[in-house]
Amino acid sequence: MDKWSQVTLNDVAREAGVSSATASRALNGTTRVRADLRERVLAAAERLAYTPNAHAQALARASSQAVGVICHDVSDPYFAGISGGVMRAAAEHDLHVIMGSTFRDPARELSYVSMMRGQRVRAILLTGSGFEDRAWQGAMREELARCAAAGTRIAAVSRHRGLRVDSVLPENRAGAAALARALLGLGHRDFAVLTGPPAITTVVDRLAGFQEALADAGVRIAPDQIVEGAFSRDGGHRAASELIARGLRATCVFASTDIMAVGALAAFRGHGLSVPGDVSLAGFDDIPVIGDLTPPLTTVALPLEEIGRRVMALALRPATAGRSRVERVPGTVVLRASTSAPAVRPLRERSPRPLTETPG
Amino acid sequence: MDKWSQVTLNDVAREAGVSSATASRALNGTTRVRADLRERVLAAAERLAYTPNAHAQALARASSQAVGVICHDVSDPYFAGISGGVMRAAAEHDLHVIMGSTFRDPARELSYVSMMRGQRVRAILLTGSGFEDRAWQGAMREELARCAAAGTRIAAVSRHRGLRVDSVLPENRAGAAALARALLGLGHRDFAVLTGPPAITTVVDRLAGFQEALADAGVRIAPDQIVEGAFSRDGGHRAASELIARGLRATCVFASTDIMAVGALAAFRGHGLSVPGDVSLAGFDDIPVIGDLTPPLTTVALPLEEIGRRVMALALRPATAGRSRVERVPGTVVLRASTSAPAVRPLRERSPRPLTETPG
DNA sequence: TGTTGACCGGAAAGCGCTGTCAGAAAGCGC
DNA sequence: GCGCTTTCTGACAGCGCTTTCCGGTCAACA
Repeated sequence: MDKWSQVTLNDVAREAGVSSATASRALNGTTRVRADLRERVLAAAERLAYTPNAHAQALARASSQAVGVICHDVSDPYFAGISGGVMRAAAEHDLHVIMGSTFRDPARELSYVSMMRGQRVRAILLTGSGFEDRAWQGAMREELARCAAAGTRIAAVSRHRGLRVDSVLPENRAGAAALARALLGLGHRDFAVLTGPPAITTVVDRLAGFQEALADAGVRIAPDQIVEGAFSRDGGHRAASELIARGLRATCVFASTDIMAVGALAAFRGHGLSVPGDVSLAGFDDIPVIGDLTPPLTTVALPLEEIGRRVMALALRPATAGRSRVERVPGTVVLRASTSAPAVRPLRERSPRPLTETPG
Repeated sequence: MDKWSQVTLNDVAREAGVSSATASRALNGTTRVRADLRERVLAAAERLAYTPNAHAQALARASSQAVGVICHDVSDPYFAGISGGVMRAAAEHDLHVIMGSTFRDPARELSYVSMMRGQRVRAILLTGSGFEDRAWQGAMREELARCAAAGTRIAAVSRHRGLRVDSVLPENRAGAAALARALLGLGHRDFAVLTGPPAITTVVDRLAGFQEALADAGVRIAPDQIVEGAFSRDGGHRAASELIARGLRATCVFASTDIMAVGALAAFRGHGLSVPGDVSLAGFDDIPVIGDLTPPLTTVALPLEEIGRRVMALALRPATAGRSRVERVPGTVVLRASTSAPAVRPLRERSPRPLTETPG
């Protein structure tokens, strides 16, 4: 009974007294069908509440109406923002999306791609960052080559080293650099960074951009002031606590992600440090709520929904031979109250080395 | 070239020197296959990077490995939380999910269901609230009946009036009531509520529960102190501003959603009102970050990820004849610093009617 | 050695749809 | 009314896979 209870095109055709071919044509409008027959078919379909079997259609047409979207974590606000754009774009193009959440497991990302290839999706959107892992990149490259051979488009958000895919590239490096310059401009010379998992390209880029801009100003971050943590509120909390445990000597802390910054803010508070009084704090992404914290967080704003929309647009554009297309999306430094000129009085925890700037 | 470049089961069979039937059996392990043949098939599949065409499989098996998930807004933290649980559960069961975001358009919800029926998904998860609209409910009921006839399971989060679906039911009413009692306990007698769109069952339930508990204590909310707004940060901001414009006479404001509460907090601040000094503020859901605001928001905590996991479990359990299954998920009142005893001095904006409680 | 049964592999029939192809019907000019 | 073109329609062959069904092999047993 399971398989027989579905209304098929044949049922509609019989009900309308035409062949299934005609019914198909009437429903899809691929060829002209005599008006009265079309009416009969449409009426029959309506009466029987016919819904075409998408699998049969996909099989016969050798293509589907689906796109695959792979992200690192659906419940992360960063992806939630991107997904919003992706879903809106999908709806506009009458596509349905198959969603995969890898929870930052590269192996799972790979298996999702192959699963989606099995689904013969029109396109696969890689909305997570790439992974800095040679072996993985190799495997992924093979997998994507198979997709390309099958005509499945690939588009990505973020840098995917060695993958040569069309992508929407948030300017993580430049954004972090701009942020660094803004913070230097506030008078800071002693920085700490809370980074994410080092295998993720976005993390690498943000850290690199930040350090480069500092280096240009002759400022270096002490290795022990760079702490690694998970991309989560609690990851940020732990990283900040670790930083404090190591001895916070910075006047300004950059968390590579807003969510981490939220955790860091809580940790600083918990340790009796005021932000920005004792230490300035900045994040990256400009996820919602971040501007409603006290103090509102300085960050680098990324137009998440637009990124989602654009990566979909990229995926829908036909493949070009040769070079892959790259659309850069700049980040905007948003200075809010969580950053200010460095405190005059050195922190207890900060080692008493001379401040080089004139205090604010 | 588009359609020919995919490796098919036949290719694998030929490569392995067996029939496609044997190849299928070897790959799926449905029947015993001589060990050496199975090896050859597996090796061939590996060599050719064979991925079965999911559409052909679904067609032949008359069932797919997909479940459909329909939510109101993917980028809303509430759904992001639920989706997290859903995606994890899906991964555990080797299912892939087709995601639909209705952006709170009932018509779109309907069309997603029918689309997913076309996809012959195993189950459809309705993770958004129901709509209080007779016509819509009728249409939805028909649609769901068709799903049931086709063996597609349906499971929902929240109340869906007149739909009789298995569901995970956050106790919105009881939770809001418990919150109300807690606030009464703090000494409040004058309340205001920022509600969401009145067509949404969750909104109705939260408001009803809140009002009931107040009524039990002989407290009534003045009609002009109930303001409707969109389910978003800005919706909350606007609603709170409107409330202030009308003349805020309450000592305590309940926003039916945490995100709205965030906006409300900002609005109060913007108007020079301190929370909880001038007015206490509470939300509902306990979305992330909410506890990291200043002050941390009082709310009713819902185990979002668990809700997601459970609705999936419900969807995977075979249908029972007769009554629909309902799993209630209690909300936990989390009192944080955004609520306190009412201020002694009456607000400028508050009309000077006598406070009935002893302050403090 | 003949017979029975267990076990396995291959041929083939679909699953529900689309698209080709050939033929029927209809329209047209003469 | 005839032959021609132009539309339309139905039969049918797949799409790639699963799953019966059937026949062949081989071990076991009489």
